[in-house]
Amino acid sequence: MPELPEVFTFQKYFDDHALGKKVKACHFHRPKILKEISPESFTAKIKDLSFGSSYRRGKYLFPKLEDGHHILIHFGMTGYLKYYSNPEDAPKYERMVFEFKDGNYLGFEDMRLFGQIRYIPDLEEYLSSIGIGEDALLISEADFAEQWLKASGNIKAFLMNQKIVAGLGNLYVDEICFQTKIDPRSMLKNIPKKKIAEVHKKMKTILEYAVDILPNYTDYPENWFWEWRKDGSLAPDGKTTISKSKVAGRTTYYFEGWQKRY
DNA sequence: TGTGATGTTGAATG
DNA sequence: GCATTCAACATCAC
Repeated sequence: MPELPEVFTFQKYFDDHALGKKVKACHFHRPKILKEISPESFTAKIKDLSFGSSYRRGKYLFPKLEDGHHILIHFGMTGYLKYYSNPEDAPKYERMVFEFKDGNYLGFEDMRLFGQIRYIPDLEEYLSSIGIGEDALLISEADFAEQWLKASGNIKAFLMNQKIVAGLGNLYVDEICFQTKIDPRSMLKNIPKKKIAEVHKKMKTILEYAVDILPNYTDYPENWFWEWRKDGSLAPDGKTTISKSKVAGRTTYYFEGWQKRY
């Protein structure tokens, strides 16, 4: 689930429920999701501190502690946050939980355990160590074009690469290719330069729209990927049947022919 | 019951 | 050296 719009929503949820609250304890039901530090050390570092703000880059969420250090919450494939007051309301696949001084809890649920939590002493250093690119919602057209012109390979791999643009995942990349009518297998070097601005614009439009309406799943527009991205569906021309194959290592849906292959 | 899944990393392959 | 593919991670839904 978590691509940029979902993590954007998690950030709002985190801010609404956790900012200003003092941490009483952290409980790790599955310590595996905590990287490079023991649960005891992690807890000792943030105990009695409160969260002052949070920062998001792509799919990475960095709550900031009042002492200036950060933690990282990455949601993997199935990560989710849940705030509750009664321990009985803990989600089924909760892997760790912040217990606040005021008696409330913020649980991190992650069925498949691909998510991760880290202690980040220096945010800038961490960001550069993983080489993460600019946020997909914020990147300028000029910067996007610069990345495009120095990259190689196909457009799907390009848009999926978090070091180039941070935040897009498999579904949103398919949606961008669909809306720009570009076959995801198209090699960047063959796509006309004038398409760069269009891809950048569509990327932003799609993400901004998703961010706006995500809390209301029922409001999703009909033509979005959850409508067309499935076996047997037809392109807007009513004739082209959907194709499914692996592109850049991920299951990819596209309308061969209707989406132009450069 | 076998298959595949919205992510990331690193190794293997070409 | 580069791009691409694959396996691994752990679990569950279909």
